[in-house]
Order: sequence, then structure tokens, then C-alpha cells
Amino acid sequence: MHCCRRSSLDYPIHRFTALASLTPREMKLLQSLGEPPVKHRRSETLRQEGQVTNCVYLLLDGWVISSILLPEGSRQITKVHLPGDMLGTPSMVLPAAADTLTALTDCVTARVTYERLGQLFATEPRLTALFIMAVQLERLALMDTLTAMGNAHARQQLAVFLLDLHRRLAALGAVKGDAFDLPLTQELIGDLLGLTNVHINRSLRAMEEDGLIARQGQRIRLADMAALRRLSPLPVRQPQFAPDWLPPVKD
Amino acid sequence: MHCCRRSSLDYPIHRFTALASLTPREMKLLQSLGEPPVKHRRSETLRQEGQVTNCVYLLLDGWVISSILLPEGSRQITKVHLPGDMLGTPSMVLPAAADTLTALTDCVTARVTYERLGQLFATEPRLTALFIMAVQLERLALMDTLTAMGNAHARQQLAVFLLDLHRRLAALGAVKGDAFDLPLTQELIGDLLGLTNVHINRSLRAMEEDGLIARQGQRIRLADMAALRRLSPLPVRQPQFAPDWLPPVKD
DNA sequence: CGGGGCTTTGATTGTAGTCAAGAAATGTGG
DNA sequence: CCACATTTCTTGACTACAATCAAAGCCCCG
Repeated sequence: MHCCRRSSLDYPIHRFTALASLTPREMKLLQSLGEPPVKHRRSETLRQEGQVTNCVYLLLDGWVISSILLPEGSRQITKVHLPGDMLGTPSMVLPAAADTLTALTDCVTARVTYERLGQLFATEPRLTALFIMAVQLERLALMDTLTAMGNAHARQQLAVFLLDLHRRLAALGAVKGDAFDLPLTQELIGDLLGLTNVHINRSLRAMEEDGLIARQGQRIRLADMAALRRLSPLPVRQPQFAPDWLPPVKD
Repeated sequence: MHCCRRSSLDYPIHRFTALASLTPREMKLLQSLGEPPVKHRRSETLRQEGQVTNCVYLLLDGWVISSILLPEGSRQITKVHLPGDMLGTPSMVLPAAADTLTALTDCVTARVTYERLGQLFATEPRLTALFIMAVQLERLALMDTLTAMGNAHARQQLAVFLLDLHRRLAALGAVKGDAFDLPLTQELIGDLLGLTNVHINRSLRAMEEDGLIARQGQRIRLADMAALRRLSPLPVRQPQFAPDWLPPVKD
């Protein structure tokens, strides 16, 4: 864990700015929210389940997974986080962290203390409302994941997962010709979808043979988006992030 | 759908009051949040998926399920709501409702328009912060459900589900001798856990034979809580609903 | 007392899990 | 840059949990 020299102006457009138009004052506030950025190496644990905590994290660069361990040894990945995501917020309501945050790639984060967050809640009604919207979006994502897990077969679930990643990565400009880097092992994808690595392997392989996807190393290409969309049992959500009933701009 | 004459003082202690100490002013505000209470009959659809909406609901009495339909005909129940719950809030971020709300029993609700909610966000930092905490709790519940669905067998999932209901109903005083009414058919429990009614039937039956539970009609008794807790792969969460970093009381 | 929904049970099928081992890819140190 | 070690991927054989299909019994409820 090393502190790095990235200036606050390097902050990526994060969830708020991506989905709502912010005033310059609001953007400045958001940028001053986090502590100085910190680098993490691949596989590093940012924060362990059960650990007492006093902050959330802004993910500035890289991939991080959030997971829950079970006594029997298996684990559930509850979310794959991309740059711009806010990590660890579900643990706000607990004395100890509910999930483990693990760096999937080298990554950069900025801590935001609960105290700082409390100040924001106390003084910035509109940003607070946008925070609520962001949390509701995460909740929707979980509802969709749950729906897929409960009702879809392995290949359908994979379609849902790949299309979702494609959409989120495209928003970050990380998709070229429907191809992107996927730094998850098949084991991890299994932990995400509630399946075994063996079954993920066979399913991916079958999808490749059917021409739905193409793989080379960590790179995956969604070769037949139309077919993947037909395979996916879930509709695409169209978030309306800043409806007109939110608190008005202060400036 | 009939309007009923229940006065606002009849409001049950809902999520906020149950978990944080509110000032009299705050309680009054919350009670004035909803429109006049409305009665719904069993099986009535409060709101359909895809429907354009301008409000959320306070559930004052009875049980309501929130579900997502899949094109192939199956459905996922994302939450079983009990009195005091706030319904339909995930759809705040969408132009149309994400889930269908269906009355499981005769029930009573009060609508809260988005406009009203926006006013609350604009003027009541502490209540807004508590709202955020409530949403995070719902998110945690989804994370746990997901974890159970992805990693637990039918009987383990049933244990998780029954223990969770037991805990929530006990808080409402609806549990006597570890027994409570369960107005869900086995088909519905299946839709909740991502299993078929047949498999639910066999699993419940086996649990009954093993003395974990006892059933008579809609009534279920958790006959061996200790064994159920051992069976459940999930820890019990201890929400810390109003930490000290939240915005201070106004009064 | 009839009927529809719910529960129960059996027989069969299928998707996914388990165990195991070899191949390929990736990473590391000399 | 090569050799070794480790992780990840792939494949096969077998098992098991859960789905499907079908039908009978039960229980409310009108």
C-alpha cells in the first residue's frame, strides 16, 4: 500500500458525475471528499470481512471485488467494482465490515471517512439525494443478479454477467470492438454466479463454440451481442438518476 | 382498493422508529409523510412492474411481496415485506417500476409521493441519513439472500429464510412460542429461493421429519432453533442503525 | 358438497457438483 | 532469456441435487 502522487484533478468521473449533471461547486466538493489516493497491488485485501471500519472507499482505478465468506469455505462475490464505484457502503450500518474487498488488478482508491460522509449528509441535500440514488441502483443490480441466479441456467447467467460488464466498461471507454479485458479467473466467475469453476469452463467453452464469444488470454470479445441479448433473461435498466423531484441545486 | 378511516396515530412503529430514537418532531414528520391509508385485498396487485409511478408505499399492516417477472414465465420474489417496511423504493431511480408489489394478505398501505420524499431530503438531513441507512440494510439483506442462493442447498436456504422471518416477526410481536403464521404457499417460497414448489415440499417435509420445524395449516413452529441456526450458513447481522457520525438532531 | 387451489408423492430427466489428472499459461528467480 | 513453480484451464467419469411431468389427495371456501 503506497501513497501516490496523483492530484485530485485526476479523479475519474465517478458514479455521480456520470449520471447527473453537477455544478462546479458540487464537483469540487466530491473531489475533496476522499483522502489522498492509495495504490494497492493485485490480490491485496483492502479490507477484511468482520474488521471494524470507519470509512468507505472511492475506486479511482482498477478492479475490486466485494465478497462474503461462508463458514463452509465457499464464498459469494456480491459485486465486481469498476473505477468510479464507491466501495464498502453496505457496511455503514454495521459495527464491522460485512464484505471483504479484494484488489482484482493493481488499483487506486481513496478513503472517505464516515465522519466526512456525515458532514456531506448534513450540509449537501442534493448530493445526499444523489447518494441515495446510487445506493438504490446498487440494490437494483443485486435484485437483478438474484433474479438471474434463481431462474437462469449457467449460460444465461453468463450472458447477463458479460452484457452488464460490457455496458459498464463501455461507459468507461474500456471496450473496443465489443472486446474487453476480463481479469477474473473462471473460479472467480463461479463464485460470482454461484457455480463451480468446472461448470463455468464448460459453459464458456460451449458459448465459444456457438460463436457467442471469443477468447484469447484475459481478453474476451462478445462476438454475437444480439444472440447474447436473446440469451439474457433480464431487461436492460434505464436509470433516471436525477429526477426533477430531488432537492434543487444550491449555487 | 378502499380508503379507510385509520388515523395517522395508528401508524405502526416503522423501520426508522424501530431502529433509531426519534425526536417527537421527527416522529410527527414521519407520520405526516404518507397519504391517507388504503386497504388492499389479498392477491391484489398494488403496482405492476413496468408501470409508471410517482410514489413509494409505507406498509402499515399485512404482508406484501415484491417480485420480478421473467419473459420465460418464472418469477423471482426479491423481498417479503412486513408492516413498517417501505415498499417500491428501488424504482425511484427508474422511469417505470422495477418490481411488482402484490398483497399476500389483506393489508393497509400509505402512499408517499416522490415529491414528498424530495421535500424530506431537502429539509431533514437526519431523517434523510436514516433513510440511507434503511436502504443499505435492504441491500445487505439482498447480499445475504444472494449468498445463500449461490452457496446453500435447499434446506439451508429454508433455514435462512425461516430464521430471518422469525427475527423480523418477533420484532413486531407476531411470534408466540417460536411459532408464526406463514401466508406463503410452497410455490411462493420456491419463487423466493429459486427452487420449485415440489422441491420446497420435499425439503420442508424432511425438515419436519427431522424435528426442525412443525406445521399445521399456515402456522409454522421453529421447533429446534439451535439446529436451524447450525443449518443456516449465514451469520446474524447486528445493525447499528444510527451511528454517531450521522447529522445531529435539529430540535 | 362441489370445486379450485394447494400439498403430497412417484418416476424420470437434466443440470450442475465432485473428484481427479493432464495441459496450458503465467509468473519468478537465476 | 531460460527453467522451474504455480496457477489456471481443460477434460473425463461419476454422483447428486433439483427440475419436470403427472396424478392423487387434501383442505378450504363459497
